[in-house]
Amino acid sequence: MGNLALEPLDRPDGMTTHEYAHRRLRQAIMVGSIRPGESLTIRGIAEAMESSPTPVREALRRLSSEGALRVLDNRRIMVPRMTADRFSELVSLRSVLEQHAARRAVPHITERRIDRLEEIDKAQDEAIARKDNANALLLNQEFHRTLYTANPEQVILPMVESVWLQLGPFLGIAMEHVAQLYFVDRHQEAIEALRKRDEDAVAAAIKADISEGIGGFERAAIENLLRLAGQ
Amino acid sequence: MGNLALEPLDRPDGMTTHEYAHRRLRQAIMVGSIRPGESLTIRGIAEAMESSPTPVREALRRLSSEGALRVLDNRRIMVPRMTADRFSELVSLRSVLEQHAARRAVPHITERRIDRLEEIDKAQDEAIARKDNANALLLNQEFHRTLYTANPEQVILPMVESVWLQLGPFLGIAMEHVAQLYFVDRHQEAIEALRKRDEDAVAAAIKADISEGIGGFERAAIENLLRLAGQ
DNA sequence: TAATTATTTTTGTGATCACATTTTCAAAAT
DNA sequence: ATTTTGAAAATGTGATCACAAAAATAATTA
Repeated sequence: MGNLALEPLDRPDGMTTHEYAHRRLRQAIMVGSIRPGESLTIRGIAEAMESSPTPVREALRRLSSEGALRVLDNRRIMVPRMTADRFSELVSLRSVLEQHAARRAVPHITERRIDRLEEIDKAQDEAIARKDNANALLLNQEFHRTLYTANPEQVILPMVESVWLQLGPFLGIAMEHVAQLYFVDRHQEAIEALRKRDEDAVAAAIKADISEGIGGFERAAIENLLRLAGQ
Repeated sequence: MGNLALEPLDRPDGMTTHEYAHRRLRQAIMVGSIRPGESLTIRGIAEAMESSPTPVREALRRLSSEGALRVLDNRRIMVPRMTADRFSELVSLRSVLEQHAARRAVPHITERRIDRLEEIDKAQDEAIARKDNANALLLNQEFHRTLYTANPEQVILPMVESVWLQLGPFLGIAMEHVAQLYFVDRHQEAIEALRKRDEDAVAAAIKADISEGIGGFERAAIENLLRLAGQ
C-alpha cells in the first residue's frame, strides 16, 4: 500500500495541511486518477504526503460532504462507483444547476469579464487542437466558473463543483479508454448571448454545451465503458 | 464562550463522536439557534459536548463544506451573516433544485409512498393548528425529503439540504421576531399531481409551495427583520 | 483440498500535547 | 480621553499515542 498517485501540488505558504490535503485529493479525484472502488486509507494518504492522520481526516470529511467520497459502514472510504443511472442523474442535475447559475450571472456580467471568457475559450480551443485533453478539461471548467462567479453572491458554485467532482472519475475512465475526447464548444454562442444580456439564450447555450458534451454519451456507451473499466 | 445552546440529541451507539457533533451542530444551525456572526470555538464546542477538539474539528469541516459555516481568514468559524441578496439567491436556488428533484422522483414514486406523504402532511397541518412552529418546520422538511428520496439514485438531496441549512439561521430570526409563521401548504396539490404521475403539475406545486412559503417574504420585510436582529 | 479458527497486522478513532498565531485586556504614553 | 504598547490568555493546528474494530494472514480442523 501507499503507492498513491498524487502529484504534488504547489503549496502557497500559510496554507494549512488539511487544506493542502483537500486540494490535492480533490484534484486527483476530479481528474479521475483515483480508481472508484479502491479504498483509501488515512495513514496511507498521510504517509504519501508526509503528514499525519489528523489533517488528512479533515480533508476526507470535507470531500465526503462534497460527494466526492463515500464512507462505507465499515468506515472504509472510497471513490463512489459510477453507474449509468447515477451518471444520468448527475448530468441532468448539472444541466439544471448550471443553466440557473448562468441566468443568475447575466445581470452582473461586465464587458471585461466577457472578454476574459473569450480568452479562456481561445485557450481551450488551442488545447483541444493539440489534443491536450487534461488542460482542455481544466479550461472548460474555468470558463464555466468565470461565468458563474460574475454573480457576487455565490451559493450555487460549490454545488456545481460538487457535481463536477462526482463526474470526475467517469471522465478519468473515459479518457483511458477513448483515444480522443470529443469536445463540444457552445461557448461562442454563450458569449454572444452574454453581450446581448439575453438570459434565455445564455441558458440555452449552456444547456446545449452540457447535453452535447458530457451529456452526449449514450447509455449503451456508458455501460460499455464502465464494463471495460471493470466497474 | 462556553454557554452554547446545544440541546443534547440522542446518540445511537456505534455513532462516532464526530458524527454526533455534526448532527448536533447541524440541527442547532438548521433551527436557527446559533446566531449568525457569533464565532464558534472548537474548544468551546468540545467542552459543551464533553469531548475533545479532534472530532469537533471534523464536524466543523463538514459543516463548512455544506455551506452551513464559513471559515474566515483569521480561521475563525461562524454562521454566515444573511443578507437580502443572499436570501433571494438561496430561495431561487431552492426552487430550481427542488422542482428538479421532484420531477426526477415522479417516475419512481409508489402508491405507498404517496400515502406516507399524505400522513406527513396531515401531521404537519396538526402542528400548524396548535401553533407548533418548530415541528411544523420539521414535518415540512420531512414531506419534501420523502418525496425526493423516491428516486433511488440520490445526488440532489444533499444539495437541497445544504440550502435548507443555509436558510436555517434566517428562519430562526423570523421565528423570534414574527409571532406566528405563515404556513403555505401546496402539498395536497403535489399529492394529487403525484397520483396522476404528472411531472409538470408536481413541479408546479413545489414551485408554488416554495415561492408562496419562504419565498413570500418581501425584500423590505427581510431587510427589516435582519435589521431588527442586529445583522 | 476446502473450510474454519486463531493470531497478527492494519486501520479508524479520539484524547492529549506542544507550538504558533491571534485575541483580549491592562498599563503606559500621547 | 484616545491611542499605543506590552503581557497574558485563548485559540487553531497538527503530530503522537492508546484503544477498539476490522482485515489479512497463518494455523488448524474436517
